[in-house]
Parts: sequence; structure tokens; C-alpha cells
Amino acid sequence: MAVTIHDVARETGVSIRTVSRVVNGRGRVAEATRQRVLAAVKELGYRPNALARGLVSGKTLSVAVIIRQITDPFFPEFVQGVESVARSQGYSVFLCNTNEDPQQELAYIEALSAKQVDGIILCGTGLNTEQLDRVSAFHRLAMVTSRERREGAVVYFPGEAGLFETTAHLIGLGHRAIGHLGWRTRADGERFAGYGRALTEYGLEVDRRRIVFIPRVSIEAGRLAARQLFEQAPEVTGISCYNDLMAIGALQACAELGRRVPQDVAVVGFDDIPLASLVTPALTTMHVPRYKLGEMVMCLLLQVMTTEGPYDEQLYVQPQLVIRESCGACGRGDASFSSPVKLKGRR
Amino acid sequence: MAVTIHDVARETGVSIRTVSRVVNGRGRVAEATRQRVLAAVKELGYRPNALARGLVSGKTLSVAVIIRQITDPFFPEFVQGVESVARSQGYSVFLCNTNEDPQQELAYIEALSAKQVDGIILCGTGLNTEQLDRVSAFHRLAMVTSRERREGAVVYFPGEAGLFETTAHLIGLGHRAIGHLGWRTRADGERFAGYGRALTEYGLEVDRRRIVFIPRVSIEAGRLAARQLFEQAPEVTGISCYNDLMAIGALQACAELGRRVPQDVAVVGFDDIPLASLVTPALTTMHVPRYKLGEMVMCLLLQVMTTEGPYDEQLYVQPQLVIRESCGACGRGDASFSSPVKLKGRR
DNA sequence: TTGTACGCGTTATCAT
DNA sequence: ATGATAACGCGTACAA
Repeated sequence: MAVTIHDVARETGVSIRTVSRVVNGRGRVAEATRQRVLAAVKELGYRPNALARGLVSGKTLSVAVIIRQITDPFFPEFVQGVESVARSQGYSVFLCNTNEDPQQELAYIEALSAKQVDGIILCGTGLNTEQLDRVSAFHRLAMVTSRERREGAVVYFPGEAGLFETTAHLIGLGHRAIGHLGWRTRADGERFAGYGRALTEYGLEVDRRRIVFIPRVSIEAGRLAARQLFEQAPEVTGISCYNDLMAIGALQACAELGRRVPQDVAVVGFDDIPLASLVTPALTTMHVPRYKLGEMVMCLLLQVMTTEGPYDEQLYVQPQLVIRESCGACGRGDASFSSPVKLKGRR
Repeated sequence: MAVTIHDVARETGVSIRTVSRVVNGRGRVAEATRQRVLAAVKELGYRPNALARGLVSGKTLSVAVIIRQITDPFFPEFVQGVESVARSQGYSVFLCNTNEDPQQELAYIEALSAKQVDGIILCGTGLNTEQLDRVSAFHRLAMVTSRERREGAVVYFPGEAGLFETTAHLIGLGHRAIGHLGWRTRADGERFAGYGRALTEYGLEVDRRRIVFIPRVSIEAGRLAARQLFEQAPEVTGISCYNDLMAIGALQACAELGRRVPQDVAVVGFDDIPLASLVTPALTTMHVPRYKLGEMVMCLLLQVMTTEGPYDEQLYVQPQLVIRESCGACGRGDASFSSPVKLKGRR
């Protein structure tokens, strides 16, 4: 069995109360006693049981981060940001991967509440508003979302406005037949909505044939989706994508089909993952400061956790359009500058 | 305050013992009572406090995975493997990122022991043998390592043999001036050792100038290291790298410096991350089944946790050399098959 | 079949 | 300054 506070007390000849005082640094303790206790702690290798501590204190000093896909390059950096702030405040982090499944997400939240985590961070939740309200009634939480939300602690980066901007960028470059590679079929997809609004505002039709949704995000899924798009709507000359992974998949598809980027087809992504600047043509995309997002939302959660009652604060992060080469808008789209290290179409 | 077992008992008019029985599904309970209790549980939203449960049972149903770098594409898939097995057995997973810092790693282990996790998974630990022995004396643990280890539960994939093989591959292709991009300067680096042994066994000199170590693994670090390598030893025609990230960085460097791959320089990696098959020339590398590794080590940990006393089992995973294009060994290294989607030299 | 009571390792409230 | 002791919420001998 592990060594407990009683062992230390017995060893030192004081009461457990005193040991507790020394260990927690609260309350006055004679320096001599303090030293003796500290010595015993070290010698016995005493480590306070966080369970017992949490049981009585009601605080576990642990938080959970729920993300959709750890293999999506978006999330690791985000998690790092969360973790760095959390650790600096003495918090441990539970990482939970929902595999983009809302059921899984709910299941995790259930389990976490049993674990008595002090707070939960949601990044790109798949829950609907009602579910979200229920959860936020029972947990201290902070979230990163691209869905408009007027209550609670949220770091908001507008997916709708983001895709409006990328799509408008394509329109501004003269494209008229613009396709979209989207995530899921949900009617309330903000990014998809941004795509639609851009078309509409510029007087273009939203054509179902030019839209392909895929359930799970990956380069390979993007490649396949793009191929499908070109079959359904060969006239497409511009593609705005849900994110960079899909966009890179689209680049592959273009390469396979002999469509030159950006000369024949312009492709624009979202997220600006590290890979985006590495591919050739380098991907034009919306930059999202992932690490900073993680730091911000964890800071918000700290506020939430130290506040009695509801805590409302919405932080807005404006994604930035990063113009590279995949849309041909970059002044010197000189192919001779490209390195011969290329992405392959398929393995 | 949260609803406790007492609330449910009061609501139902039974004792907490009965509620406990129903909730845990142990012991005989009259079906009628059972239903009433279940109803109350649902209505009140009762959720057993895992802290209290863990305190009395000595089990928390949670494990921790300690990894070096969540942003290294190696780890996310590994973690997924761990998580899938863990979840299937009702375990939650703490994810801990050490940022390749052994001190951080020790700190995490300390904290985790306070959290009473039931087990710990180490993936590519930075601890030395002595530290490892100490830790394994106090915790149930399983590990993935490329360092030979004859005790405990370990999934072993031989880094030494792996780099021997990649280096030997280069030698077999006729290369004589072979460089190495390594991680850290540690004398006990297994992969570096494999590189050295290959040279020696084939009668080649180990030349210090042809070796560059970098402290942190990334594509960018690999690029810079490769540039340094070419400055120190311009005669190099083959490079065996610690992992794929470095190798891809090396590909970039070659591109920048006008050295054609594989015609002028052959590059070989290790890990076979998804990106490896996407770059052109596609990277020749050692394939490591990351997801499977995660599943295996979690299964081992389950064994460890359900076994009284020490549990010893070493699983060997043989990495496979995947011959692609970056060494020119692929029969038809026909450049015209390459897609125009390329990696850029720098952003 | 069901209930009482104790203990898990802490923290914190009271005395002393 | 320090020591008994009561919670915290739950599992489980043991009793009924």
C-alpha cells in the first residue's frame, strides 16, 4: 500500500493535521516541526492522494479537452497551447478524442463528470445547441467554436465569415464555377453557409452538383471528394474547402487528373496547418492561430472555474487570409521557384 | 452539490447499500426495487463519484500515456490505438506531453501517481535505465521502446536494427559517403548506433563530420541539419535519418541546394508517417505500425494491471523497410510519374 | 433480500 | 502551535 499522511505523522510523532499543514503550506507550524515533517515526507516518499484530496476539497486540479480528431494536424498544436497554460496553473489535462462522433462526445462528458474534472474544454463540438446548454448547466466549460454563441466562455473564430472570405477571394479572381468540399451534411454547417453566402451575395447560383460533403476529414477523403466533384461538375475552376486537409487532397486529385493548379483550378483551404505552406503550389488558406487558441480557451476556463455562478465572455479571433500560390493570386506565381520535392498523387 | 448515492437512496426509500448494488450490478436485488432505484438514478441524474469510488476500491479506471511530442505525426495514431483499447475496457486516458524533456517526464509521473492512475504507458521514454527501474517499482507500467530491455511489459521495436537496415540499404546501393541526421547527442542513441554498426560492418569509417544531431525533431530542424551536413561534408551521397520528419526536411534542403534526389543524394527515413508516402520523391523508410503499437502496449498494460506482482512480457515488432523513390532503388524511378504537387523548400 | 457501520486519505473545524 | 475529529461519497463485511 502507498504511504499515507498517517505514516508520516507516526514517523514524525505529530498529528496528521500538522503534516497536512506542512504539506499544504497553510497555517503556522513551528519551523523545527516543519523540518522534521518535511524530512519524513522525503524519506518515506509520501505523495498526497489526489483522490482523497479531491473528495474533500471538491477540486481535482484536472481539466479535460475534448477534440474531434487527434490525427488532424489542427489539434495537436491546439492541445499544446491548452496544456502549457494548464500546467502552469497546476492542472492536469485529460485528452479525449471523439472521432468526430457526437455520441462519443456525450459519453466522454458523462465519464468526465464522474471523474470530477474541474472543467471541460470543447473544441469544435458536434453537439447541438440544446445539448450544449444542458452540458454547460452541469459543468464548468469553455469552448472553441465557429458557431455563433452568445453565452458562456467561448473563443469564437467565425467559420462562416472565413469561408465567405475564401470563397469571395476566388470570386474576386474571376472564378464563377466554384465548388465546395464540406464536412458532414449538416445544414447548420457554418463554413458551408459562408460558401453559400459568398456565392449569393455575388449573384452566383448555389449548385448542388458543385458541393461534396464527406463525413470524416482527411487528405485521402479530400482527394476522393475532389475527384467526385470533378465528375459531377467538370466545369468547376475554383474550390473552397472545409479545411486544409481536404484542400491538399484536392491538390492531389487535380494532379492526378492533369488539372493544373492554379492555372486550371484554384484551391483554397482553411486552418493553415504546417503542411499548407509546404506543398507546391503552396496553399492559399485562412490562418487560424491554433496554439494561441488553446492558450486563450484554457485561460477562459480558468476564469470560469474561479468564478461563482455563470461566467460569460466571448473572445473573437479573426482568421487571416494567407495568400500563397494555389489560387494564382500571388503576384509572382513563378513555378521555377518551386522545389522539386512534391506531394504524390497517391501511394 | 452533486447528487449522491444518499439522495438516490432517500428518493427510493431503500438503503445506500441497495443503490450501490443496483448501480454496480453486483449482488441480488429484487427486480421491483431494482427498477425503482434505476428510475431514481435516471431522474436525479445520479453519477457515481469516481473519486470516492477510487478511494475505497483502490482503482481509478484511468491510465496515462506519456509521449514526447504530440505534434510529431508518429504519436497521434499511436495514441488512437491506445485509446481504442482502453475505452473498450472502460478506462480513461490521461495524455501527457513531455516536449522531449526527461525532467518533464518525471514530473508527470510524480503527478500521475498522486492521481492514482492504475497504469502508465511510456512511449519512447527519455529516462535512463536507473530511473526507469525506480519508476517501474512504484507503478504498473508498459512501454514502447527501441531500447533493449529484458524486464517488464515492453513492446520493442528495434531502432538499432532499423537504422542498421536503412543504412545498409544505402550501402547496398553503392553509397560510401553516408551521413546521419540524429536526435540528441546521447551516446546511447539506438538508432545512431545502428547507423554506426552498418558502416563498421561494411568496412566504412564513421566520420564525425557526416553526423549532425538536433535536439528537437521537426521538418524544419531536419532541413537546417541537412544544410549543415552538406556544408560539413559536401561529399555525402546518402543520408540515413532518425525519422521521417528529419528526412523530409533533408529533402527540402536538397531541393534548395539543387541536389537531386535520388540521383545525387539518397535519403532514407524511419517511421513511415503518412506524409512519407505523399512527398515526391516518396520516402524510402522503415514502416512502424503505430496504431497497432498503441493497441499492443495498452493490451500489455491491461495484463500488468490485472496481475499481482511483476509481469514480464516482451513483444517484438519488426519494422519493415518500405522502398519508395528517395533512394533510387525503386525499379521504375520514373520522374514523369510524379505529381506536380510538391513540397516547398521553405515558406 | 436488505440495512448498518466502518474505512479509504484528505482537509478543515473546533478545541486545547 | 498543535491535536482530536468530523466530513467527503462510496464499497463492502457483517448483521438482520
